[in-house]
Amino acid sequence: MNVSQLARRAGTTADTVRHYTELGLLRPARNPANGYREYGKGDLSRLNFSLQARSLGFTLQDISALIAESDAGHSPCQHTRSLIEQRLAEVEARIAELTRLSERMRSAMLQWSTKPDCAPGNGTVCGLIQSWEEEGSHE
Amino acid sequence: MNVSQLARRAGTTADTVRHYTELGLLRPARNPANGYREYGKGDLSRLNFSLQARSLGFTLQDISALIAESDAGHSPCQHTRSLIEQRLAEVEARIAELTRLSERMRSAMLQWSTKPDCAPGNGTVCGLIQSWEEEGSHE
DNA sequence: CTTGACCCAAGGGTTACCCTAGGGTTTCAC
DNA sequence: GTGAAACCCTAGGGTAACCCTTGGGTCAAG
Repeated sequence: MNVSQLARRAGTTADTVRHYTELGLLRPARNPANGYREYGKGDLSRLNFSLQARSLGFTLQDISALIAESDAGHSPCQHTRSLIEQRLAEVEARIAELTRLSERMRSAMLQWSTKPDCAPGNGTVCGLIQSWEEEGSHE
Repeated sequence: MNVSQLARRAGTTADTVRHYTELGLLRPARNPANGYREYGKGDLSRLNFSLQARSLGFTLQDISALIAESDAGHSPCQHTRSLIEQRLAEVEARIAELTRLSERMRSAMLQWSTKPDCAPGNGTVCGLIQSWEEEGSHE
């Protein structure tokens, strides 16, 4: 299989296949005649694994480590369990952060809805943004 | 004011000040003697504006556009109102995406909690990840 | 024999910085 | 007046996971 054939079988793009190959997640042979990458069954399996793992929030580095462990003859499952806990904590932290941001944005929009546009030219850029104060920031 | 003094007054880092300067958000004069950047009051005001806007979810490109509008003698407020709506929509889309991800992760962890670690060496990388199926994916 | 679909490598682009290297400058103490 | 600390400069690489372009080479069909 070459790049595009592998990509089609796994439901992804040729660019992604090349990217994963550069990172070492896939190890094609090379056709000596033309330099084309030649993938085998093991590559299809690793690619499917990688895409599944990505959809579960693992990073490509995580995936690389898990493949390396498996290649070394160890079961990666324990590592998998601990990594997903870490990644879940990170995702939840990110959600919390974005949720706080969206609340600040809504609060600003509400405050601004009763204010007129500022006039340009004084020492300020946008009166709306500069006049905004976080509610409860002055406890 | 030089880089660090401006950064301290605005509560940010010298690196950020240099970065914003390269993007054109700040326009220091140069000390001809040594090439140091020399910032004035207008820069402090623009920097405070920029940091405030960033904390409200505007991108540096947005901020650049708003400053340009203000410099051109137009009130940027109308643009500000429409940009924050866009950015809020994006933030909420991202939250929704991450929420779906976190649910997939939790669901996988739950499934895995009753499964043993896989043995290494067969054609698979990690049996946990490869055996995972999204609930409801087979409607 | 050409057209179109494919392949290659190398590099830049995305976001908003952070960090390093390899310099020059200023300022303070001694 | 000199040595060190603390500052300044530019140019570049790094972050995550690709996407896209450039400038080529290859291959099957008509």
